[in-house]
Amino acid sequence: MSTIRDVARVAGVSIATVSRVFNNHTLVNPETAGRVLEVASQLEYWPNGAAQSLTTRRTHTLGVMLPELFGEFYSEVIRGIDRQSRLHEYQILLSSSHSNGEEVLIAGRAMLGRIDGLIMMAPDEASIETVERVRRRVPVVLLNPRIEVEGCCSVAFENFSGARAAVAHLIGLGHRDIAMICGPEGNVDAEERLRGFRRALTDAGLNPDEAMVLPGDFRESTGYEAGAAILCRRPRPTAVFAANDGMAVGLLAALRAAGRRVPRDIAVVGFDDIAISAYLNPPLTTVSVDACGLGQRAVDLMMGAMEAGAAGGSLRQLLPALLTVRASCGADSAGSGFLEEAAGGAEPARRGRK
Amino acid sequence: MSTIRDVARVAGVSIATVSRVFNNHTLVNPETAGRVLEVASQLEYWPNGAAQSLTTRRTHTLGVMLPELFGEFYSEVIRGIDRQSRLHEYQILLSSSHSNGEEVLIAGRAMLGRIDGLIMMAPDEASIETVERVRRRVPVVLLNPRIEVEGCCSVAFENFSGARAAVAHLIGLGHRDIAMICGPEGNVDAEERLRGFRRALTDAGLNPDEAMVLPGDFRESTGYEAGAAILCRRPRPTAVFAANDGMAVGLLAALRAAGRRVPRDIAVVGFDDIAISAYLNPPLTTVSVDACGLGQRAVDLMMGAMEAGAAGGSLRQLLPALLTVRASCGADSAGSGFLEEAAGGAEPARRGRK
DNA sequence: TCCAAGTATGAAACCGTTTACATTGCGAGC
DNA sequence: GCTCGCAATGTAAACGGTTTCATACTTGGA
Repeated sequence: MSTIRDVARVAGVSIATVSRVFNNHTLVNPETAGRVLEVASQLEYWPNGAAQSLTTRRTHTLGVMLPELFGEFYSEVIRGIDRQSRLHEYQILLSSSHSNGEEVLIAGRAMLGRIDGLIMMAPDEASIETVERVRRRVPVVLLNPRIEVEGCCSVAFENFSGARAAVAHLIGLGHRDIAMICGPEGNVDAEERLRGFRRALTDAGLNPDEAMVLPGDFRESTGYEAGAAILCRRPRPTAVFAANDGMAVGLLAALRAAGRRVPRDIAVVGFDDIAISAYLNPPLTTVSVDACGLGQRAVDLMMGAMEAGAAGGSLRQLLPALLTVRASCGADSAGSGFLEEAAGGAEPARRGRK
Repeated sequence: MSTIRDVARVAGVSIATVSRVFNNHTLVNPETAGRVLEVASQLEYWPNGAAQSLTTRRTHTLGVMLPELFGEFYSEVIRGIDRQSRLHEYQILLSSSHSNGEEVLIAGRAMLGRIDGLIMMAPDEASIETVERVRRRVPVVLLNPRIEVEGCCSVAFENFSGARAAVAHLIGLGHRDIAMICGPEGNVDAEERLRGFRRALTDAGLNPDEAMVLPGDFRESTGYEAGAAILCRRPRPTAVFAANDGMAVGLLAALRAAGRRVPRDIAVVGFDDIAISAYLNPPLTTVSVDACGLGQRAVDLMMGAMEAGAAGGSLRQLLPALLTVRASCGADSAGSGFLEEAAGGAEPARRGRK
């Protein structure tokens, strides 16, 4: 593996000149530059990243910490981050699936000195210490933060208002007994969606019944289980709001297995609008969020924060979470559960994907 | 930001001692070690990663290059890699969505010197140059490689035999006119699955009809479009093999929209067995692959290769792709399309997820 | 009493870059 | 013919660690 010294020796110049050639400094004779490049390619020389980071104090790398990697939502967030950082010629150092604050701290330490900034989704309190620690060295951008941290930018979805709109929609359709399948405990998104659910009920003068709030963990299987539980509840709910689409899929399967028709017997609304939602039977009414866009926006904020240096303010951005009405809530269908618009031959309505 | 020198000065020792304390060398007086750690935590000292990499020539980082990040399959692969590398205390440097060989090369260069090994899914020929180049410096593990590269380990799914088994199953059920929806051009997985499809037909003495091979790109929308096309084909196919589950979902929606029943009118088989497949209506017969396991296995191979150093052989591993029969192919259902086993109250059969 | 072996620590070289500063050579202006 | 300024390049000091080798101090056995 050849170093800058090898190139310098063979090309008959000093290492400073080689460095200048590779960094596009103008004050080098074109002829010399040509020779250096020639030798470099011959020797397959490529600057050592670690050495560069050491002197320049820039790594051209962004740290990304997510609580979990399971499911389409997170993968879309990463996709957005990846795409946008490539644009700015940044690499991404990924770390996820931390079950507790201790692990987050360790992961954070391991990243220190290898990243120019950290994009972090920290749905639980335990991660705050890590955020504070990292923040003293490099800018941090938070995704859907539970608590805003002084000096950190953040991007979040309007989880609360999205959920509230979804449930309000159900109420508008005449539903009064509405159940909810929650996300994992301690997850901010999940909590905000639950809060939106409750608020929509009280807004309408209804009394939130805790027996109507079922546990879940964002996976299909818990949606399925909740479906069985819902059918035993008295009064039996006429509508269900699932905290994400994955659980809605499980729920639909459970209802079908029990011979119930959606939306005729029970209306269903999900959250996230993952790719398949439009293709379900019936097509799922859900709250659309642009997970990929969340990632992109985070990178943009990061670029701004890095530019600003320590003076970087704490910009807060909110991304919309908009209700997308399809058939599963009963609003645009007579209750057959069949794809109305598609019957005409067109593709089902779906949100635009960038 | 404090350095090793700051700690040494405050603790009244040399930098060598501080380094020894942090690297758990035994030959340091416990009392001294305690003082050093005390000072270090006070000063919030943490070793600089770049400097460490420079001297030790180890980065404790694995590069991961994927062609794409879209869809559950890739996200599961990353999840597997992430989990297993955490186990070995490695970080992962992620890069994806390269549209051509040039971009792959650039990404590869950017990683050089920052990684101890590279896990790469290189579905097209253009990436081979990058593989060769990187391989001269650090071990490379290939995922589902098109061509085996001398000196590289690889892990792959039995795409070919999985597809062949799926189609053979359809033939066994009496289907003769079977269509296939392909994956993106240039994608090895897609090509292997197509090859398996053709082989199953010829195995059964059937003549593969090119008009039955429809284009697709692994996304739901192309499955939907293919559905419309299939209904116009003469002879009309009685079964369809989709190269992945996402397209199968789109196909199911298209068939439903056209009033066809699955599996009674048309049987459908997918590939991948993503989380929702068991919960579809009807539950999707598909070929199960453990994408997460693929990632894990790749990391294990990498650890072996790094251990072995330059002497590392070229281990080849094949992971099974097994047919999981559910209702959509008509084999375990009278054709109602309803969830048989779940009607009894149990959760639908699904592959085990680790 | 002396030496060998061991333990704890320090000094300094090195890893591969970037960059501030020094040096050289040369043409222009006086 | 000098000096000045500039272009092109070289020298050497960082950057923040690890590690080899040397050194000082104990300790124990002959």
